[in-house]
Amino acid sequence: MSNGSNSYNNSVALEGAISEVLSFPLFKGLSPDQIRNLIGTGTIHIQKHRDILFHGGSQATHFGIVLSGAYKLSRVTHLGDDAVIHFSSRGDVLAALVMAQENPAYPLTARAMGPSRALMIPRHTYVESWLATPGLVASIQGLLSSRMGRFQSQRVMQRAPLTSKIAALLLQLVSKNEDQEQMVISLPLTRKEIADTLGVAVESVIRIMSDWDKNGIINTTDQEIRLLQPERIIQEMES
Amino acid sequence: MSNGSNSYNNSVALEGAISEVLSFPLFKGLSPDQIRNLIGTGTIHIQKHRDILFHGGSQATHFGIVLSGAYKLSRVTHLGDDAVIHFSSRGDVLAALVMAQENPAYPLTARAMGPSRALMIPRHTYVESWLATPGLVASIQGLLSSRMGRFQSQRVMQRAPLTSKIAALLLQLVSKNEDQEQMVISLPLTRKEIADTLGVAVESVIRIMSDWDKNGIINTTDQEIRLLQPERIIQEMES
DNA sequence: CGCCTCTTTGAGCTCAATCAAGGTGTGTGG
DNA sequence: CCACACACCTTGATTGAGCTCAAAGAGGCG
Repeated sequence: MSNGSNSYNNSVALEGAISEVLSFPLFKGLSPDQIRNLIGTGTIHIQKHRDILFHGGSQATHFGIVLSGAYKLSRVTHLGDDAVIHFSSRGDVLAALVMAQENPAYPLTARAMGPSRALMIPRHTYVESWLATPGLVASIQGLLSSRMGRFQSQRVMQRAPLTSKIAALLLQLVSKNEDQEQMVISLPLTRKEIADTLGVAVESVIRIMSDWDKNGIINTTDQEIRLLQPERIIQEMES
Repeated sequence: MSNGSNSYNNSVALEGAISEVLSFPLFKGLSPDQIRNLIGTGTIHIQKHRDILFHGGSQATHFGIVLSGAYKLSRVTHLGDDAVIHFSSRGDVLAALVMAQENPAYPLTARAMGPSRALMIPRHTYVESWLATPGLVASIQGLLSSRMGRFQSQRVMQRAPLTSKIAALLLQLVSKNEDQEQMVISLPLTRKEIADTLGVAVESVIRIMSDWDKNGIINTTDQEIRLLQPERIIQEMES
């Protein structure tokens, strides 16, 4: 798949992966045996911050399931900076859509954000087994549907002031969280990445978020962003 | 589905639809009998300019296939203007992704651009028959994949000057064309719709496109946009 | 004939981009 | 262990692309 990544193809580790994966909503309604068949040919990739899982443009031989950590999916613009398309975390599928094509290439580059693990499964397994399992296809389409929905809400915000866009993005990211109570985005998310996601300049993002930080509306560390006063963020979004 | 739309549920018309639909890439590799089963319970909607096929937020009881004409998929922003997400033309599927969900709502509003016809098929047909036909699922994922790709290229252009964005959009739209030779976008596409697609002000689009029009780089009528000097458009995109 | 949507042009203004310059933390290799 | 590179963060000053507002014309439709 990629250059500097540690790949294990170890049956013990893989057994571990199966037990991890059992609880994913993706596989809801499937028996452990079915799941074993669906991921049996996969390999586990253990990566550290900024490691590349696959490179946009290269031949798409595998698709992936995020086991832990997170991946940033991005493309390079003609100016050389990144355009971030999506953040994938635990339970998300990667590059599934292109698997159905004849001789696919990865449309995006996937890069680990902090230490992350992904299960990479060869394309033929997708074509032969995944596509033939209606419940699974429905789950994948559900994931894609929510990803599409997120795209669309961002498009709707395009005319809004930058403050609203950032607020909307933060709220979108917390809503992906598993524990809905906590207003926390548990991603090592830099201001630059936020800027690249929104397609704006870093400085502009910094000016707004550092201000929020100072005013105790949010709290940012290297590991997470905590919304201390979500009401104010919602207010900012709507203004 | 919707208020002011003429709906026919006429078996003769439907037979006609089947013959129309046979040639769609979507159904490649399926027998006429299979196709008949897959769309048998559908109804044909004949619509005129600006008619609504389905309304964003309402219950998604059917999904659609565009038979002729085109549909604009959009959402309303908090300011009241439209954000256009996609243009669907002949052979495209509508609202397929949400069908896999439990109790789905249409995420977008679909509005006819010029006289258009769509085949609307009930959700249960999707869940029971479409999802269980691997080749068909692969085709749908292929369509979605190219739609996603288009999204992503737009995201990549976000930091570019407006001139480049418009150029890129025009080139994207010609590339959907069936006859690749002709540099023509055969959609009744207004400047306002282009602005709503890019999330910018109408006036800005007008200033740029009218200039191109005057300089013979493009030629716009109510029915189509013709790229007279595609090289110049490509140049504009890259600048 | 009046309503509605789209197009056009001009003038002024503003938000965010750009440029510049310095600060911090982490990893890397000599 | 130090020095250097690299990536990110910060702040200020300046500028300009595109927005807003305004006002008017042109076609299409009921």
